[in-house]
Amino acid sequence: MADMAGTPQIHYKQNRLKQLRAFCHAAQTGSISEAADRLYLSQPTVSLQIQALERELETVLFERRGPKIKLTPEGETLYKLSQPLVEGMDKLQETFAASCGKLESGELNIAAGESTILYILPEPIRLFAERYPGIRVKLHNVTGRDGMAMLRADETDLAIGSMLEIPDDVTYQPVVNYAPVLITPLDHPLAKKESIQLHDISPYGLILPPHHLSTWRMVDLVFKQYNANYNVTLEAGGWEVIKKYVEIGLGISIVTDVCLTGEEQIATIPLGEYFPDRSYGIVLRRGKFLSPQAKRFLEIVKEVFE
DNA sequence: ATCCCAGACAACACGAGTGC
DNA sequence: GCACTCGTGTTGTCTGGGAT
Repeated sequence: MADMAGTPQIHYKQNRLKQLRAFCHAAQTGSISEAADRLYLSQPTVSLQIQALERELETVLFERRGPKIKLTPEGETLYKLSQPLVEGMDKLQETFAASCGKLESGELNIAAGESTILYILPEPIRLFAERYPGIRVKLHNVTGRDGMAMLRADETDLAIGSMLEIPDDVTYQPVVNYAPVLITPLDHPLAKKESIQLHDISPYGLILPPHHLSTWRMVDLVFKQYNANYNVTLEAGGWEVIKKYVEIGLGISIVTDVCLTGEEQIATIPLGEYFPDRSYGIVLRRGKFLSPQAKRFLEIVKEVFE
């Protein structure tokens, strides 16, 4: 058969997809053994697949140092190129069904923090479940850091939440903004004041979410910026808990109005002058192959908050 | 010209053993 | 504990020859 001029011959027998799949899983897990477990293959098989890939591409994809492997810069490049291809192939059946207008099965994984799950997601999830009843939705209740780890390891289709700093390997699309609010018990001295300065808050004990979460960082940053002191007397997980404790007079707190229903027995004082609005949005890994389910869900999220 | 079948061969998978 | 090498069995693909 006449060879196409200048076109390198492609040997159909080479199973490039298997090699790339093994490579991508090894890159994600940082271990050939773990990649083999995920793929239901033996460790030598995955090792050989990667070696074959390295041989054919005439490069080294992993630094093998003792028990751990790490992507080389060339490996990073190949991972960025191949990951969407592998995922696209592995989800071909679902994508094909979706393209034919059928979106009856499959799974949608969403990572989000508790506040997002409680206040942002209920309506989008309700609509999604109504329109696509056959798709199983898995909500992963995680902190921001764990959500990022899940995104990077491809354990979730997308994450939704509030981001202060955006790493290079993800994209963040804000979809909704909420205003910062000081909440106090109804009979609190601050509840009666016309206007509040940051210094007015200093004498009172604050109830804040745990130290490692972004709210605390934000509060710390703003108080430092205005040279004001603050005093945290209680650390509590979750806005519902915080509201309850403010209600019974254990302290005051700074929240965003996303968590306020109007039913609470507390006073609310806007703090927009000092604290920025808090945006909630969609977090995706760059280059991620978006499943049809994820695409539909994002459409619904945008529809709800438009 | 097309289809079917059998033999040859390449690629792949695995377990066992070895080395770091 | 993890990755690599080696030996071996299995699977998939190609090819050539015979039948239709």
